[in-house]
Amino acid sequence: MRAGTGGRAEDRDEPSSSAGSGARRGPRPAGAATISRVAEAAGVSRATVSRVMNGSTTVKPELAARVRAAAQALDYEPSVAARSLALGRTGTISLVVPDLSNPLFQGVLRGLSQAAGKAGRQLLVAESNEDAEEETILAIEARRNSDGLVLASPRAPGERLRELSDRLAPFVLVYREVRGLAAPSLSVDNDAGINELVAHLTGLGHRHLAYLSGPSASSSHAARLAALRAAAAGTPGFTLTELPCGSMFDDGHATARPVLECGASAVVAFNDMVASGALTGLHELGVRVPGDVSVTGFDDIPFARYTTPPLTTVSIPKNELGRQAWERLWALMNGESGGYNVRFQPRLLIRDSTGPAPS
Amino acid sequence: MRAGTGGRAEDRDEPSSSAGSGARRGPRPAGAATISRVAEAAGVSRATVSRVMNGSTTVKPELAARVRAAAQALDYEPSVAARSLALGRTGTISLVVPDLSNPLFQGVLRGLSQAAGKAGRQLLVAESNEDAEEETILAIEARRNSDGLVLASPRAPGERLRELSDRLAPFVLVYREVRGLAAPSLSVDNDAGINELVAHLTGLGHRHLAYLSGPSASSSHAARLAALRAAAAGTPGFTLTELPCGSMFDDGHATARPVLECGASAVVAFNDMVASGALTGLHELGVRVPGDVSVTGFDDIPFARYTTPPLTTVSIPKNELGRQAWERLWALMNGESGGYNVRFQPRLLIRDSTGPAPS
DNA sequence: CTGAAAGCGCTAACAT
DNA sequence: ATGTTAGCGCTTTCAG
Repeated sequence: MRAGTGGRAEDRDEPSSSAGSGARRGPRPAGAATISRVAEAAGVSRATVSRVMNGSTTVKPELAARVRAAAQALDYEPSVAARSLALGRTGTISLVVPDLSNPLFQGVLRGLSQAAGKAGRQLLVAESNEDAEEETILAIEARRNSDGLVLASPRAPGERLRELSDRLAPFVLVYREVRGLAAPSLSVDNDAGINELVAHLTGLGHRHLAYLSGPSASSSHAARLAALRAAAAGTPGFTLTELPCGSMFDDGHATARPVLECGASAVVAFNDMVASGALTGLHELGVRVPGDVSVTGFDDIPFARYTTPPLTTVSIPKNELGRQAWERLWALMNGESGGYNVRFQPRLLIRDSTGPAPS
Repeated sequence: MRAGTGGRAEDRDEPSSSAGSGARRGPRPAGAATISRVAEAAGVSRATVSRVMNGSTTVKPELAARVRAAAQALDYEPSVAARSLALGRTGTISLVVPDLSNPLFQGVLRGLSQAAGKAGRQLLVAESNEDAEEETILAIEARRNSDGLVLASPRAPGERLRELSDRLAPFVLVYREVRGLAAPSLSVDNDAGINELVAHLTGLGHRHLAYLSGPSASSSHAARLAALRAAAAGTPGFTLTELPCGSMFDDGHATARPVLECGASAVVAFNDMVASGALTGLHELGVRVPGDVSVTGFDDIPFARYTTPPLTTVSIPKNELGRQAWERLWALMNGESGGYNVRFQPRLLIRDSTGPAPS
């Protein structure tokens, strides 16, 4: 217990300057001007104000000017909600990704944001935290708040996506293809990428590769692993060691020792983050790259050029995926067909983390 | 000119399977069930349906069940637009950042997205591409589509922000403080960070620092530079060389030679990206780090631990900024005061890119 | 070229 | 506990 006066203004523990300044709720200022008020002020009907605000050319210039003046004077801003309700569309599209910290998804986010922004559309973003069920819930939710959806959903079962197809349309899928899904998909040819990588490595004399596995639920991982196995099976005298790993720097870092112990002369990492982690781990273990072992990544994230040594990796068009996703979605929203699926062909970027197999 | 039959179905150049599947426009399916239809089907009034959908407990369980069944059967999904209009709020908040490829903003995006998501709010994201005027336009636009705004606006003049304050409220500012602005701000104490860095470096015997400047319009750059100058001025025998640089990898990379030529024994980079670029550039020039020159970054981006050598840097709570921004915004949206501004105190992370000054 | 009027689909008093 | 009745603010036929 504390004796004393108490209850002075200062005791309320709030800075006086900002008190009450945030009292506004909702999308519009409390006493915001409505179209009616503007119409009244300008001495015209609401319809006319609406016409002017939407740039209809059929309004007499003089009236239009009066309306604009009134709107200006009243700080009029049309209500987005009312507009959406009347128009039946929101002017917003949405993107759902599993993980915002992954450069892959940051890339499409960026591409999509810019393309949609240029078209005057707002972008809603939701992150599912790699949870397959959450992905679909969020997708539905996001879609309800927008006119169309771009979905990066590496975890959700294809079957589930097919069920939801109606509720999600119009939508486009990125980084993934789902058979029988009535939505266009923009993906990456993992097979081709892996094959280029393998060809590069075998060309350098490597016969024993270690694969640093991605998350088991990831569809990219599945595709890359399958391609690797196929390549291994097709090449006599070729050994493939699969090492459990993950998708983050730390996962790669932690897998350096197993790599060393398995005796592989080259490691194919699930992605660039894993690869750089491995690079660091190997370095700490006194292993020279590419002298003792070669290392490759996948994705070509911005950092890949700045690892030591710079990382040989497979480049995929991350931003471009976002841009094209917008175009597809836009077509769909206009009732056009979604067009053919496209599978981007990755490009092998040979830098300094790969070299001849040690004899 | 080409002779032949022409005009066959295949010539329309569209995959038949997806034709017409994207014909849906707007936020709701074409013939979507409305609350009225559900009410009719369940034999109750719309008010009752509304009550059930919003979890009002004052509905007789039996009726509630009937309503839910009807809703289910009709695939009823409430119209977000209609709800927003009636309620006066959208259930969405927005974030405006200058650059989505910057890890700093990716951090707040992530923190904000998760916090808002947990609270069942949608998140609108807009990127201004580092354009000061665009920043404010986008902010207004984003705010109109949501109930509140988080603004990372390193470029826009403080005066402009003060003018706009009413139209943007409720909003919170991140990575920046603006005097006299009636909005809470969450920022980083650049001064303190620089001072720790300088103390660390001078403790190691460095007397000549090179600063790799950030973008001149950046408020973080301004703060860091000012702190550095103050430190230099306060230390006899201390030299500070300011090298124009930028904020990206390549900028740092390109500044390696000037660094070498200026004769500094330590370089303080505007941020981690610049620092890693410099690291690589220096390495290419045969300069040893930290043997010949020490290098420091700022921000502690995920990659900083994995540069060679691992980067000594100043860590700032990027995700935390996003999380707390949500809390502030939430308070504001509930008519509470915005509370006191907070300035996060960064933490010096000493890794291996700094060492004793060469004698 | 402009105005009147009928919604868009939902919520929230206010009755009952 | 449930139904009735007004709107929320804008767009859009339809007349004139």
